[in-house]
Amino acid sequence: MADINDIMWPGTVAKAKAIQSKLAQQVTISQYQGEIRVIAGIDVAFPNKGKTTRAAIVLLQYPSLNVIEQVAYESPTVLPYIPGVLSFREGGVIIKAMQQLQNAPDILMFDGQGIAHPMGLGIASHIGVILNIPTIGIAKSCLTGDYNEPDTFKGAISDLSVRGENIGYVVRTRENVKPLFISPGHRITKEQAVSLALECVTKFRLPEPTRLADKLSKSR
DNA sequence: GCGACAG
DNA sequence: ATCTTGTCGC
Repeated sequence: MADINDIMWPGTVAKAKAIQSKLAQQVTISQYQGEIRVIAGIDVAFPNKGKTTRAAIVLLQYPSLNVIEQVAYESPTVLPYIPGVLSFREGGVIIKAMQQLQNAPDILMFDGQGIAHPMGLGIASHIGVILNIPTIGIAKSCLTGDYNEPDTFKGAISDLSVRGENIGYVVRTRENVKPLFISPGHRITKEQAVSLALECVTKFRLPEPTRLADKLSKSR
């Protein structure tokens, strides 16, 4: 079983990858069951020249998208950005922020990858397995995988594949803006991940949960 | 060896 | 991602 310790930096990239491969086996990609009442948007900022790590979580009612709660938690930065092991840099504060919530979200939406990751464990999957909660990865750029640029109209979509297997989608959420790379994190399908993300898009490129969390993480 | 590389 | 002010455009 995964536990909180699996988000702590083990010291080396090699050890981090060992933890990722272990947790990746616990990732479940299946149909999400039941109603969705509350969605959480999560993002992390690094103010004070990167010396501080601040996680922000915004809870929105679904499908109204009304904000019902917001929390921010910060502590000293523990690790620099290293492609592939991002979750060890941001995961700790995210877990702490999650513990501050008064309401329990049904699904978590992350600013980063789900299973569209070299080890199959982007930050959305990593946190999803540790907390055993459904998660979706919504990245602003590609980390790994092959795809064709989707058409320029809003709603245009194309497959994101790894070694020939479709593991997520490249989605245009607004006309003529860079597409988003959406993949399931845990306990949800890639189709549901995209549908839910699109249903949370209003007039901006990012879905409301992630957009508001990004804004909160950078606010002062 | 070379290029790519979430935030 | 962060450091930064005003500014062009829908």
